[in-house]
Amino acid sequence: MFEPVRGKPDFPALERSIAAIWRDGGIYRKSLERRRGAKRFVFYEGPPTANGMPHPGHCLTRTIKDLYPRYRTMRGEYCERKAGWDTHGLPVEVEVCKELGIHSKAEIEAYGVEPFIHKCQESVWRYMREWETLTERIGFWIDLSQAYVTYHRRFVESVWWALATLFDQGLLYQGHKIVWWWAQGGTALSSGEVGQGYREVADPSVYVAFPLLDDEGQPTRRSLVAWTTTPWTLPSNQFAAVKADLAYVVLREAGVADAPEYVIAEPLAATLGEKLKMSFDIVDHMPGTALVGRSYAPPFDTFRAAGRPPVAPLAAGGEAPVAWRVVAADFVTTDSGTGIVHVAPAFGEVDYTVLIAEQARFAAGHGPTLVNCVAPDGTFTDAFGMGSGRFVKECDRDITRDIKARGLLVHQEQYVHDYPFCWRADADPLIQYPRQSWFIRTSQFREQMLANNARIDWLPEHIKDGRFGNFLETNVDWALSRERYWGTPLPIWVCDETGKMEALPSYAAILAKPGVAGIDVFERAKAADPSLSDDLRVHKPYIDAVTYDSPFAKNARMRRVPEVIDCWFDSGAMPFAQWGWPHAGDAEFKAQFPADFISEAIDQTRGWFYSQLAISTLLFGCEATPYPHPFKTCIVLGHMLGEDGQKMSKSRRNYREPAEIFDKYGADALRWFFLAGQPPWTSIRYSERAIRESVPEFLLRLWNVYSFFAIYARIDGFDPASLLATPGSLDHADLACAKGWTPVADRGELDRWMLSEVHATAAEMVERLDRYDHFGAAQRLSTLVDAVSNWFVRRSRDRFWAAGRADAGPGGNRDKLDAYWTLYETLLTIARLAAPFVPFVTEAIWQNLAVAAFGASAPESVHLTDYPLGDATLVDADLVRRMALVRDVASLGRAARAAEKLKVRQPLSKVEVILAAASPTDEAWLAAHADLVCDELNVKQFEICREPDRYITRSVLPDLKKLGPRLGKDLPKARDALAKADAAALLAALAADGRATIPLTGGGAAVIEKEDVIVRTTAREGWAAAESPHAVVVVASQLTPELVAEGLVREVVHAIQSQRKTLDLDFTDRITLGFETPSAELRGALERHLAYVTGETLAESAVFAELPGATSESLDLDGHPLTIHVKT
RNA sequence: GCGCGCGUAGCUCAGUUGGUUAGAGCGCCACCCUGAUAAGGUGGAGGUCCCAAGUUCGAAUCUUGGCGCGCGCACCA
Repeated sequence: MFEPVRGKPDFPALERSIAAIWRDGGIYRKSLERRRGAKRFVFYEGPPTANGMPHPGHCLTRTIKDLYPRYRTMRGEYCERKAGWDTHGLPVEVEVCKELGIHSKAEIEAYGVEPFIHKCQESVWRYMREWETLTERIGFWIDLSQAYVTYHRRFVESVWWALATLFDQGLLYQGHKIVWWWAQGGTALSSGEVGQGYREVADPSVYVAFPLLDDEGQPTRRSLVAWTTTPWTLPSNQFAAVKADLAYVVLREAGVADAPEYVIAEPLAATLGEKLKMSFDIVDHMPGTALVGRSYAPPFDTFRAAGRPPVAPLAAGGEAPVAWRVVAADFVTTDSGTGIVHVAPAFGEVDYTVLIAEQARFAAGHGPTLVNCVAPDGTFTDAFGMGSGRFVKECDRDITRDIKARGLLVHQEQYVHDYPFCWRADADPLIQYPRQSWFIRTSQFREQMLANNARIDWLPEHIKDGRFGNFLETNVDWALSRERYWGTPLPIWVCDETGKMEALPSYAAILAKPGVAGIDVFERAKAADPSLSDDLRVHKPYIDAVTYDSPFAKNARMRRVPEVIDCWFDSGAMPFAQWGWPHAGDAEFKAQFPADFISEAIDQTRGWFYSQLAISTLLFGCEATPYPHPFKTCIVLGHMLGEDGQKMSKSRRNYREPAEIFDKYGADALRWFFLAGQPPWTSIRYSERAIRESVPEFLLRLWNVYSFFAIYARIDGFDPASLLATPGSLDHADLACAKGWTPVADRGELDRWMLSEVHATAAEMVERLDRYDHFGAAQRLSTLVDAVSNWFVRRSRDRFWAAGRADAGPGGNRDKLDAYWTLYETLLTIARLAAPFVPFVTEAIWQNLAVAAFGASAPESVHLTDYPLGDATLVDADLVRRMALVRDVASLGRAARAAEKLKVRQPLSKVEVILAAASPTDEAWLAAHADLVCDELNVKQFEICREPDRYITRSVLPDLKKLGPRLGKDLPKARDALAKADAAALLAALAADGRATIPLTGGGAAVIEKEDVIVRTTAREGWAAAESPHAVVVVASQLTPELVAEGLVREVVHAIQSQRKTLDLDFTDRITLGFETPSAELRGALERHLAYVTGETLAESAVFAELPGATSESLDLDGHPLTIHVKT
């Protein structure tokens, strides 16, 4: 028997009890066991970092990541869900630094790398409990116990294998480049990391005069005007660049003969005048080529003494000044600035290319060398005394002031632009800086990556060629190394004699080396502190101590390079590293590669989506493993916004904590909001209001139907277990074995309709979910629940309340039994259809309807059943269409009443229906449902209208879709002709011949066939009528005295029912009634219908007198005063 | 600057290969129902489908150009 169901569900409490059932029953494990050996559905978990608190965005990803594995499992596939944690990198180090109150690398070194690493490892698990709680609370089924962890030795060694493989293929190289440098953190960052840190800031923008030199090396009155937004790079100036084919002019303040002269690109001359609010005379013209080769005085003498510029021999013979010369460069534009670019090769990538090009012009070893007065920590060295020891950006103001004092500052303003800051320490601006760094040659694989990408199924589709494709197009080599501490160490050892290198793929490979030493450093640490994790063996500083004999030189040693790697490489390696492959887990890796499905938010395009694709493409190519890999389908989620539509931010407090939502509305409410509220790739506004409002339309409605069923099934003793010995999986076929089961074909129409809707919905949902369209599937499901609640249950109430036992035997009420079976099957099916979406409430329903009813012989959990595919033989499309027509007619009837202010309580004599498209079968069918329509509309008589022309006019419209292609330009004429034509005559002609000819204005004629037109029916004025595209419904608005009397009586019943409710009576409580009214009409009506009144209100008696001790209410019914006394 | 996405009712959003009267939910107003009931239903008001030009017999839908918002990219010296 079913358990009683409370009418007011407490979803959060319910969910906690369901979670306990899953936990205690090991249901997740059983759901896997059930599919062992089946086709695999491969899912990869993109590892979150557990050292930050989970937020609403994670709830969305976890909901989507849960939905599809649950669904595919119910569809019969085997889907392992291995959790993972991202544990390395700057986020962790920065967090630890904050805790220790330190910031710079020097401070970390002072604190000690060893204890620092220990702190990092502990910090990784800081919010583990919150993550685990969230995961269980939102119903995300994933195996946390087998989670991969990027700092684990097994994982690190997999990454080592990948790096060694790339190194051996020459794809991992060390290069001297200008990199984006986090000075405070002392490391370079990858383009992905840099991209995350751009922010709009106002920087100083200065126009600086570079005086041209005369033959003696003395400054002249004429200066180049260069523009920069980084004054701190001026002390390291080496060149000035112009565009060769650009026109330049020399400006002098108008009318001042001895004023300074400025060289500037002609198109920008006017702009400079405006900025300076001065008028200039143009005193000279020249092309860029004329300037090339001229020497100038740099703004600072950091690297150059005053006087004649130093010269050096050229490769081609002769000699030339080494630096502080004008050079030609293509990157010079007139978009902004002056057309003359200050070149500081140390601090800009293009600047650096100028230096390389210049070096090539000079005899080997004589060209310009890179000058740089900035230390790696971002402070000026002693070479630039003015700023020595201070952070460069802080010196901008002093440098500008100094230039101004020396008369070299032409103009100064604020320049607003985007500038990168460190993504984990957002107060630290990045600078471009020359640095030796390790790179992966990803740019060499651009075409392969694009080919791989082309095969991936991206949702939404535009990601493929849009954002992600573009990112691949502009691919640059992956700046892999980090001069940091907590990360996967770069497994490259260098010969301290020859500088030759080799990469090692595993710890075992190190141990196998001759003369290996330094292993003991970790062993000693472990002996001193046995709690030390063995995983740290492969981390700094222990791994740095490990050295071995060089194979390249006698008596030389191999020592590891100091760098660790970008943590994005770790997560990108997870497809194989999660198993420790190739050192372990060969079978697992082969079975679980590539993934069928992954999903993360859009910010992962440059993150995890890219790192996975790049690593996989480089390592596995396309021969052994055809594209796409390592993932086939990827749902890219939109960004989550706060209540105000702005980015979620802790400080702005514009979002509720997930825990708060769970406690108030429950996880299912949140899941349904995410899944059914909008397509997943739109940015979702996470508002409490929206979540709250999503509850009644689906969850509560479903619950109400379920509760309705349980209440009456208990009252009637409908017990499926007593009628069905072996429940099987409670499919339609299983239920059909029940005693007293009526085959669907023999059931009443409403039942056939309901099951038709159920099975059609199932089929549609499967089709949509197979396309990863959960939003569409959810909408379909919502429509179904609405149909059950607002039509099946509504129209079946009488059946459930009818007399007699729900029994197929003699004396039983078979129709009632059918109603129960229909609703039972419907609810069981909906529970399964909705299970991947709202796993808790569906489980609660299943636990009662299946488990409580059948005990151990039924599937233990809804998640251990098969997903309903829909039985096409039970779908009757015609019935569905016609039922929609009845609902339409009922709805129109109510609209017609409303238009005449005739409330439904007032009975009317007749309703007449005119179908837009005359169909004898539909009319017959409607006529057969006269009772239903009369009941819904409270009318006495239903009729298909015999004289439609009284109520309606018809017009004939062209079917544009059919006639458009055929008539083309003549279409408007045809439309006019049809509008003017006599509709009745035209229709008659079409009915008789199947075609008709209409004249076109301006000559000609068109032949119209029956199928080419649409007939529209419009209600005439003056009738209580309402129309839809399918029908016109007219209600008779005339009232007879008897109808009025009945209406009054129903008003009285309504009033009494309201009083019962006010008195908080149970629906079985009996009452006695007393009426007092001076209206003979009302009294007469009541007397005539007294039996009806007492029956409806469960009254044992009714008198026309005051009832002592009764609750009384006086009211006025359409001008008839009445006092009602109710006594319990 | 370049690229991607989005602009539809007061709010949040649907809108299928271009087609006749552009929809839903919430909110609002009115009404109804009441043996699921601190629920439920019906109806109504509310729209220059961001703007403009073009293609077409016909554009919310396709093209181009603007405007606005969000995001991304980075040789902005």
